[in-house]
Amino acid sequence: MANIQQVAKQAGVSVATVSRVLNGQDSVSYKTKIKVEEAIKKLNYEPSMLGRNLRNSESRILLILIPTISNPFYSEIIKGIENEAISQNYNILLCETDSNPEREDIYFDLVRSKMADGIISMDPAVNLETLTKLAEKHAIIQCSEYSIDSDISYVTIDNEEASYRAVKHLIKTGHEKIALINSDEKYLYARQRRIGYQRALEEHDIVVNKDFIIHTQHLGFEYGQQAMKKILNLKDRPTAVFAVSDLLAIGALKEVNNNELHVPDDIALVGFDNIDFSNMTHPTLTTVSQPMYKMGTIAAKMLINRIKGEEVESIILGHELIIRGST
Amino acid sequence: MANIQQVAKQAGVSVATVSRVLNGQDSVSYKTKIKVEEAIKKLNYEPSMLGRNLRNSESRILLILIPTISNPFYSEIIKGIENEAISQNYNILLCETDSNPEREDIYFDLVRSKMADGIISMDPAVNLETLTKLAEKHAIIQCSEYSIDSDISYVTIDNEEASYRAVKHLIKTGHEKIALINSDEKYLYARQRRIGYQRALEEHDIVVNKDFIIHTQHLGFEYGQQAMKKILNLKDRPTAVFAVSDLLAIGALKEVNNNELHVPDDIALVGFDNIDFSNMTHPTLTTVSQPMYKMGTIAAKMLINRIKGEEVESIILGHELIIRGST
DNA sequence: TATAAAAATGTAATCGTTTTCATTTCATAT
DNA sequence: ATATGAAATGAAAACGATTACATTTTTATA
Repeated sequence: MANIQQVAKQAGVSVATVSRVLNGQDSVSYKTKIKVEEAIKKLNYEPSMLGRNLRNSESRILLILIPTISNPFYSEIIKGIENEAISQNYNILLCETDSNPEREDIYFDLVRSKMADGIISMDPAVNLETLTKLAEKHAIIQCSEYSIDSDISYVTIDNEEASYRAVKHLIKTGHEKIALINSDEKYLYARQRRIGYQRALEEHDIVVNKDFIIHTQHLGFEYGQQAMKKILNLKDRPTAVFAVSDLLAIGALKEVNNNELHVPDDIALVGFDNIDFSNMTHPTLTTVSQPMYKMGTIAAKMLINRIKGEEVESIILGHELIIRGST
Repeated sequence: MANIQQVAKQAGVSVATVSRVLNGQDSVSYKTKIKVEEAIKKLNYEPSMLGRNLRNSESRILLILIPTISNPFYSEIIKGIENEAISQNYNILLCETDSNPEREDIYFDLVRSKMADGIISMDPAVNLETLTKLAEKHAIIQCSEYSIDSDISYVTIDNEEASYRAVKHLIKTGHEKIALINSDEKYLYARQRRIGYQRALEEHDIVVNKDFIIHTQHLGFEYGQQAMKKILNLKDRPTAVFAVSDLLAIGALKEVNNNELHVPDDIALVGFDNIDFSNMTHPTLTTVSQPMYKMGTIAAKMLINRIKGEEVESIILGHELIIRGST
């Protein structure tokens, strides 16, 4: 593979001039520019990113930290990130942590060792202490899940309000016994959504029944199914269920169907995220729509600005309740 | 950020020695090794991948080319790739082409410019000519979708046989009027699956009805739904449908449900891939299971061996028909 | 035509590693 | 004590680009 020296030689100019042509600098005369371009073509030259990156002390790679790629919620955000990244000449390194701290460390090393220029963290299970320390020296943005304590900028939605509205919708449609399938409350979003749930109930003088709140270890069909199993076994069976993720809701729906019960007549169901699949279930799922793609593009924009050294403000995006067949 | 020079100075040795310690070479005496390690700790030194990569002329990055991240089929393969990659100290650059040739070109440049050490291509819509030419100088593996003409190694399943078995299963359960929802036959896998479909029918002396074969532009719920709409409108309505992707099948199922028809009584349905969702529909989906995760790990292994300069053999993995509620 | 200013180009240092080859240090045998 | 070979270390040249600064060439002006 040819290098810049050989191109310079072929064109009869210095490497500096070749570099200038490569980077579109205008202090090169038209004649030499042509000469250089011909040499490039003739030698089939492609500038090495390795050399360029070392010299420029950048990798033009953004590291995306997600718990799992299996949740379509993240896929959609990633799409947004990737499109924005590409348009600004960055690429994305996909990193699934599986909520495994060891993995996390490997990935953090990538930014420490300059293999990546910055991080978009979407992992609720991220080690905040490490992340915060890392953020002192490196560009980091939190997307969707964030932490109040650390002052790392984030883009997210108002989880409490979204949850509040979802539950209020259930109340308005006549339900009083409303269960909550929540994930582990060590995650901020889970706490916020639980608070929204309680606020809606309390506002309508409905007593919050501890037994109606089920926690799952992870997000995933199986967990939703298990949670619904527990709910159906309750003595005083709820007539509606709000799940904090479409994956959980879909698993729950499956369990209802398995028991020959009917959604929404026997049990109404609301999910969260509005993943594509939530519109394919039978019945279709009422859910809270997050602007996932937009969240991705904004996170990428924020990160790239951060990399450039700018200060960036956190952003809270809007959400929308999508009412469908399950309520 | 400290560099190797400063570490050397701090430890009172040469940079060569520091490098040796860094790379675990055994020609360093215990005493100096300790000295160096202390200096590293004290200066909080982290070796720069940029310098290392330039010197070693490698990036330790694998480029993954997928049409879209939205299809869980790919997510599962990616998991396999990533785990294998990590275990061999590689990272993965995720590249969605959206079947857009312009995008593709950007990504190909990444390997030309040494930003990536090799490519795992899963995009059926990839430009084969470019890919083949690229493969002369770079490590490339095809995963799932491949081409017979080019001699780029691949890992895949026997699509024709899998399709044959799926259709045979429908025939055995009493169906004769079997429709096929296929994707664009410009893709090899689509042609192979159509051939398997035909072989099964012909083997049972069932005439292949052209009207029963519907082609979709892409894989996605909407396309499956549309296809099923067409099928339901046929004069001589089929009693069974085989869709070449679970996404299509799930969309098709939705359409059946929308028309107050019943699966499998009115229409039996078979999908392909065995994505997680396929077990969450109502009824659950009979489908062909591909060993996606394994396919990913194998593709990664093959690519890394290829990068090391070895010749690698193509591999055809097994598949399995999962019989569930929809048939 | 001489001169100053502007434009184009070149030289060489630099980014941070790894590694070859040369040199020094150390241990062992005589 | 000395010669010898092995083990440990160091000096310096890569890898392939960018860029500050110096130099040359061109253009404009009097």
